[in-house]
This record gives sequence, structure tokens and C-alpha cells, in this order.
Amino acid sequence: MSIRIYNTLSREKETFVPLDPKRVTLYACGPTVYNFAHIGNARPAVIFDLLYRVLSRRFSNVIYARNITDVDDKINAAAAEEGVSIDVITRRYADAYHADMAALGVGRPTVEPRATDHIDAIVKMIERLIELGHAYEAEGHVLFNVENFSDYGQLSRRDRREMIAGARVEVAPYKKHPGDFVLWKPSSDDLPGWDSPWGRGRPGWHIECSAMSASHLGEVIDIHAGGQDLVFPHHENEIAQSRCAHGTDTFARYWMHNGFVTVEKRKMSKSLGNTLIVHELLKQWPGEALRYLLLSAHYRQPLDWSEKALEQAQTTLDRLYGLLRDHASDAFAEQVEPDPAVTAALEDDLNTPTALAALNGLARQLGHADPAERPALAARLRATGELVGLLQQDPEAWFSQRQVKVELSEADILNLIEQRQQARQARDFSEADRIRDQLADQGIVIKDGPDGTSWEVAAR
RNA sequence: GGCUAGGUGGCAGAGUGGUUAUGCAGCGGCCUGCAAAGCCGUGUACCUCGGUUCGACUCCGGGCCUAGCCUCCA
Repeated sequence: MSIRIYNTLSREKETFVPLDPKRVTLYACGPTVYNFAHIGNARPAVIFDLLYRVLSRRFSNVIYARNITDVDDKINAAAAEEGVSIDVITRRYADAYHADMAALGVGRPTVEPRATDHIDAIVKMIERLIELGHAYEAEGHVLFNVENFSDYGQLSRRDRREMIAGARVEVAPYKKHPGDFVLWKPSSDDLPGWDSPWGRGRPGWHIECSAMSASHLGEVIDIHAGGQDLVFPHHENEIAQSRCAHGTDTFARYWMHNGFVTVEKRKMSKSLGNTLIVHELLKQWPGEALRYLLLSAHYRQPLDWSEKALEQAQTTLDRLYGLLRDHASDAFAEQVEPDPAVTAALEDDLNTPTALAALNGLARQLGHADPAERPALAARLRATGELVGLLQQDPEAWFSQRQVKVELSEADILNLIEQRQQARQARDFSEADRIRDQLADQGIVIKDGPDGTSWEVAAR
């Protein structure tokens, strides 16, 4: 079996064949660090982290680049508002991004390039585009000329002429064509800027990804990924710049786009004020529950976020961790392969819902397996969880993070259980139930089993 | 207006031209003094109207509805 990927370019699921199997290249558009990430920003991070894991099983050398945009007008605005320099802002939110993503089980990419470290490469690329007649200077700006790039609109399936007709934005007077976009723009003295052949200025948004992608991965890459809203104009523009600058007929061979996280069916966005900040959610919920929920829908579908769904994800994880707690893994768990049904689902265009279904099937198998087979099944469940980025905690740690505060000492608890035990033996069940209720009120759950009574701290 | 996705059981959410998704909730059972947990079992679900077909939820066409992009946006 091979890996299948839905390619936005062809609008079809294709078999993934890398240009060079010894060096597979993946680029995902990363965050602009001017505030905390919301759960919609987390979705591509989780999805493409998973893609990287899936690719890495098949190919020994996968280079995954996920950039950090650290020069942007929104960053400038945030810095101005607080009266600090932009690097105070970008450092703060880049750190927060890393912490939040780590809590969601997202690993670090192979390289994490920053726009401000690539100004030279960006300037060189723009110079080249001007030389080749694909860009022009106007009033301190440098603009890309979409007119003489005939494939413009191929990815988003847009027609240039129709775009002019339907344009709802005022067109800057210095543009030759309404679709032309900025490669470089002038900076006033109070804004961050770099010297360039066109005066002090800063890069436009699209050019940084083209420059960083070429610097770290090469002129033609295997997979380029990002959110659906980047198809146009961001990715369309990246294709135009990169192909024109490098004289290639392909920029990225496969394009992958994730759907949005919605709230009450509406896209999560700042303008609607319906964003859910990961940093805040993590105060109330385990990161792993957020990850489970993000994986519960297929990445190209919209995912409607709700507290109810989050609770369900958490309940499901409770059950899975309960099984892992009750059944010790085989000692050689590291050598166990993930469930083939799960890898097959993931290799089929990252079908995470089917993968999670298979994971649950495996758990069910474990639940009623012959005792002799359980350690091996538990190990397999762990190994499968590792691939999807779930079930890697100590089960005790999973449960304890969710426990309520308990005032009683362990001696008190054992004492009460003993009293209840005596009441039960005396068949004074009303007294036994009273003690059980009393313990429950204080956050202790009693479980009577064949080997006596055990207890645990209740979950929140 | 142009372009893109989608409409599946109480909810979430995969998938398939004729056969069990899965999770959560519900119901019945096992276990228990009763519970809890766990396990077992359990649902004539595929927007609408036509067409293709021996047979369509699955393919094709029309309609209705929803969301998204066309402007910063994951």
C-alpha cells in the first residue's frame, strides 16, 4: 500500500510519489506571531504534524518546514499598542505557540524558519523577479505582475478577468493590473524595515514562504500545506513567485488544505469574535482531549467545535486510559508495530476518523481478550496511540490531572471504607450507602470488586 | 455575481453500487446487597425530485438548504 493524498491542484486523491524518496520535502504555513493561537490555528499544526509522522514511517528522510511569520503589519500594530518593540511581541507569542502545540502533542518541525532571518533571500528573489520582467517597482513598492504568468489562478481555479470584475476592494493606483500583489513595501521610520535596492522597507506576506521554502527545501518541493483560506491568494501567489523566479513549471507537487474549525457552524475568526484560544482551553481541558477532538473529523471537512464534543473526547480517553491502567503492556512495547488498520486509514489521505474507529476497535479487543493476550494487545494499543499522538501518558497521570481536590487523608478514607465494610457484613446497607455517599461528596468513588473494595479520586 | 465544499441514525462523524463504521448518549442484560466501573447485546440513518442500473445512501442531472473563498485570516 502506498500513501494517498488529496491534491488541491488536481482536486483528486493521488498516490504520493516523492520527487526524491531519499529526501521528502513538506512545507506548512505556520503562525503569524502577534497573539495567542486559537483552536483553528491549531488544526493544521496537529494535522500536518500527523502527516509528518505518517510520511516518516515510509521515508527515512522527511524534511518538514513550518515557518514563523515574524514580520507583519498586525505584529507592528500589536507592538505599537503596547509600546514595545516587535521582537517582544514575536518572542512572547512564538514561545506561547510552542508551549500550546506541545500540549496538543505536536512535535517540532525539522526546521522552523523565520521571515526576519531570510530578508537577504527575499530581496534576491525579488531582484530576480524584476530582472525577468515578472515584477516592477512603483512608488517605493515592488509588485508582482500577474499578467504575464499564464497559469495564475490554476490552484484556486479562478479566472483573472473575472476576478477584476468581481473585485470588491479598491485597487491601489500604482498597480498595473488589479491582481498584482506586493512583494516589497516601503517602511516609514517608525516601522521595522530593512535596506533594499528600493529603499528601506519590508517584505509582503507571500514572498517569505517562497523564499524560505526554496532556502530550506529546494525550488520544487513535494508537499505544501495550509488552511483552506490560504488557497487564494496566498498559495496562488506563492506559486506565481516561485515558478517565475526559479523558471520551474512546478512549485509544490501536492497541495493539501485543511478545513476550518467552526463554532455553531460559523468559521472561527477574530472578526466574528468567536475564537477559542488554545492557551485558555488548556486551563480547563487536557491537551490530549483537544487533540482527540481535532482528529475526530477528517481534515478536509469543517469541524464544529463544542464543549459537548470536547467532553465526549475526554470520556473516550478515560475509557482508553482505563484499559491501559488495568492491563500492563508487554515489556517490549517499543518494538510493537501500530495496528495495520490504523496505518492504512492514515495513509489514505489522513483518514483520522477511521483511524480512531480502528483504535477503539483495538481497545475493545483488549477489553475482552484472553488474559494471556492482553499484554501484547495493550502494547499494540500504546504503539498505535504513539503514531496518532495519543495515549502516551502514564494512565495515572491522565487520571490525576483531572481529579477533584480531596480533603480527606488516605487513612480517613481507608477507615471509612472499613466501617462501610463492617456495615455491609452486618447487612446494614443503609449505613453502608450513607458512608459511600459521604465519600462521594468528598470526591472519593468506591468500587466493589471480587477482590474487595477499591477507591479512586473522582474526575472533575 | 464567480468559484469551492457539504447535506448520513438523538448528537458527533467515516464509508460503500447489493454485506457491522466508530465515539458519546439511550435502552436491555451480566456482575453487584444496591450502585459505580467494566463487559455483552441493541437502532428499517443516509436533504429532495428525476435518470442510469437487476439493484443507489453510494453514479449522473435539476432543485432546496448550509458553510467557505473572491479582502487580513489556519
